[in-house]
Amino acid sequence: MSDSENVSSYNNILSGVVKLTKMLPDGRQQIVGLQFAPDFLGRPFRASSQTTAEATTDVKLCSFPRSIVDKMIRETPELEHKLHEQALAELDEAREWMLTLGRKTAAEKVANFLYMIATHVEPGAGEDEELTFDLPLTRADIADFLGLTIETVSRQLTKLRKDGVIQIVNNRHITVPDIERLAWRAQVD
Amino acid sequence: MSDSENVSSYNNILSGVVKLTKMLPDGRQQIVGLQFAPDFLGRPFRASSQTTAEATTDVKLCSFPRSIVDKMIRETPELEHKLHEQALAELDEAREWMLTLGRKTAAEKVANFLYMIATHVEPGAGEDEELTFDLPLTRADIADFLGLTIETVSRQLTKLRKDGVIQIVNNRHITVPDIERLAWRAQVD
DNA sequence: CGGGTGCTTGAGTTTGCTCAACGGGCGTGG
DNA sequence: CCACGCCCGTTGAGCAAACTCAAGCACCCG
Repeated sequence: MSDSENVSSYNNILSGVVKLTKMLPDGRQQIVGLQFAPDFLGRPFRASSQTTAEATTDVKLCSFPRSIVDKMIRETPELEHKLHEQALAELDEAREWMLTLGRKTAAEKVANFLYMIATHVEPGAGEDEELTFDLPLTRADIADFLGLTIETVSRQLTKLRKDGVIQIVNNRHITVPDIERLAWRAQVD
Repeated sequence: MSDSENVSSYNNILSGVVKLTKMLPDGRQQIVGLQFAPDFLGRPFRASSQTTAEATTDVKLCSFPRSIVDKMIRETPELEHKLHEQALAELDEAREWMLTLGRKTAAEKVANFLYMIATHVEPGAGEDEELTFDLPLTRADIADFLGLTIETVSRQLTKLRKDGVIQIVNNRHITVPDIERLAWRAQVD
């Protein structure tokens, strides 16, 4: 499924990446969350206030009707606990991105984004080994994620490439020789 | 208590406002959440990743030791449910602010902030009555909340005043004759 | 071959930042 | 009591980072 929708059911992401976006009346758009496998997708107890979920890559979902899951949550505390944990994790991520959105420069934002994808795709971030991965987002999506324009994203990527921090194989395919240099540019921790 | 701390216990906010901030190594700072009475304050299950809680006004807290609350959560599902609900509410707020931080102009950000405070302080936002309230944050805090500088916040506030959208009595004390005009400037919904 | 999409690059503009000066309120100490 | 320093906020002038607009390239698909 590659469709956009206002999430009205619960879904387990089996593979792929889903973006959560918010939009202003005049079309300005912001991605407010990225969900990877094996996250849950869907808002318990409430309609998700003006947020849209859309796949950015091919996605495999396992979908459950809302009513059933709501009932299950009420009956099994462990399930609620698990969802609670995920909500807290998403909250932490959201707040981390608020720092990025509010206080980092375009260069830092782009480096941050690459760093996040790199560490997410390859969780065992080997100390000094070379990392390689595909971007799950187009330039337009990256811009919407970072609160920038497409052009600025493109320029910053070129700058990182010229500085030797990354290699760009295929527009989508990125190689990071030294993750620490990227982390430095991203101002992480 | 007017102190800054890394929250290591649970607190119930009885009155006042608490800000949650994140900071970069070089001192850049971002407020990632505001908590009003009667919110819970404190991160279940995990140390709050590099987030600091600090009162912005006089605050009355009711504090519980971590161990006891963790035990209570495990025993009473309703308590976990309540905390889960608040986490989801905070997540919605955080994402709403991501849209503001990433995609709105300085003017819209400031209007948005005032609108948020106004509706938060006076939840029964009377249709066409005049609204008046005290800002719980200094200009510096507002800037850190909106990802702007003090100067820009100040300039936007004077602009709103000159345009008759708000009146500024006391630097802290604000009057809003028509909340709808403010909402318009804030690009809300 | 033509059109569409996604990305890059350049030139000029604008928004918000930096730096600096200034003013009011307030507490402290002479 | 006034003088002083400090904090908080405002305002102005100049600058820089990111945006806008425009052109052009590569690739894919009909």
